[in-house]
Amino acid sequence: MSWAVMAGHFGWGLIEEGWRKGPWTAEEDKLLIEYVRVHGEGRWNSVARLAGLNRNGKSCRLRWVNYLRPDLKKGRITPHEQSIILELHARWGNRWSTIARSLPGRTDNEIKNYWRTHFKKKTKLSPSNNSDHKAKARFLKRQQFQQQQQQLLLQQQQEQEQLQLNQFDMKRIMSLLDETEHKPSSELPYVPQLRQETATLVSYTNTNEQQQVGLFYPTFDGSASGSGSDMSNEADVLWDGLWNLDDINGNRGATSKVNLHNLAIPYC
DNA sequence: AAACTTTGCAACCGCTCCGGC
DNA sequence: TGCCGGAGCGGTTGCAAAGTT
Repeated sequence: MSWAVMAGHFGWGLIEEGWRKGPWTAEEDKLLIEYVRVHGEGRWNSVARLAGLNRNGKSCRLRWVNYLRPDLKKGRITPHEQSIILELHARWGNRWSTIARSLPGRTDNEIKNYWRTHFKKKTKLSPSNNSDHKAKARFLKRQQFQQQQQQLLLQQQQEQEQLQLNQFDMKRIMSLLDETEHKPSSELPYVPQLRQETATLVSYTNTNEQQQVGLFYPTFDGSASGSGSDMSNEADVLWDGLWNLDDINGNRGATSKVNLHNLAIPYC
């Protein structure tokens, strides 16, 4: 079914306050492309006048940025891109445009949609305190950003030190991961830096007197959880937990097996 | 085969930021 | 210094298509 037909079905394409809304037609796209070719990007509110489009500036900008831009990458998000999205979301939270800048050809809208479709399904905020959460989220985001900036240099130093410490047992951890998940490591999302500083790589002896390697890290209730080569049952639970991410700071889902991977493959 | 659910996507809305005046 | 408009951002909506029961 074409957009034009759909527009007819659902009453889209209606004109509100003089501006057309709803799905774009091929003709409108053509006009917009021609406008940008001649005038370049920006001055979106002039588009209506200069290009003969009955669309407001916001709508034109959105259409161009998310759909018409020639450098856009079409097609599905690749596993590699998914890994980057996960990693950057862990670092930046819902700052989609920031994340999008690290993925050439992908738009913030695309990444946002992808994230919500794939990783947000279990996240639910209680309706009673939803607005409070939003206000807090804004405040926390800014505070977090400022703190991140201040700590960035220090953090990078620490990461380098951590990297050197971790490299000695990287292969062991990777094989451990493969055993417990039966998944190719290339498909695994990883979220470096999250609580990396609190996870502890330990070797221990299991009930069969076999030497094991695992990670232990504190949970939010103060207890400790762990993952090792004889903990495959916990693995699924931990994976499930990853998707219960909290939108407020994007970090609360970090108590997951993903951190195992982080330790093994630091980013950057 | 029908009903239901999930995924993918385009588009809009409201808010914030920022630069010019 | 405050106002205003443009631009950008994140959240949300709603539909089609695909997948599942």
